[in-house]
Amino acid sequence: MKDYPDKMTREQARRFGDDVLNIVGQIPRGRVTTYGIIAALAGWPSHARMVGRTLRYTPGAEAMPCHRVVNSVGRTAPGWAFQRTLLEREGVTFRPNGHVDMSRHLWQPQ
DNA sequence: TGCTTGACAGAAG
DNA sequence: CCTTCTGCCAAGC
Repeated sequence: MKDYPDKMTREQARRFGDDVLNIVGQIPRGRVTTYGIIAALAGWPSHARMVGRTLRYTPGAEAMPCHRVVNSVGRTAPGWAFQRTLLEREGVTFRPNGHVDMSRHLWQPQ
């Protein structure tokens, strides 16, 4: 029972990238969302990892509030400690274990 | 063509 | 809460 889409075509991958950036741009200040949620909103639920790759390697992603994207348990991106500072600046609180307090800041569109 | 790498997710212990 | 493992899938080599 295949419950995920087939492999992306070049065109679909391009559109996926655009959608990811558009969605990231909609995350409100002081809120965060996850790679999985973004992938699902873009129409490819099983591509959470590709969302991360897009943000990491797409030129121009730095101009987006990509620091508001964390993994499903609120962990910040590996190798980017400054992300925490950026989030704290806009009021995002962290738990003792170093994860974002998701119950308080998780955002998802209607 | 086949194996390895990840800004991931979720379950198990 | 943390570690480990499995599933996932485009990219790199």
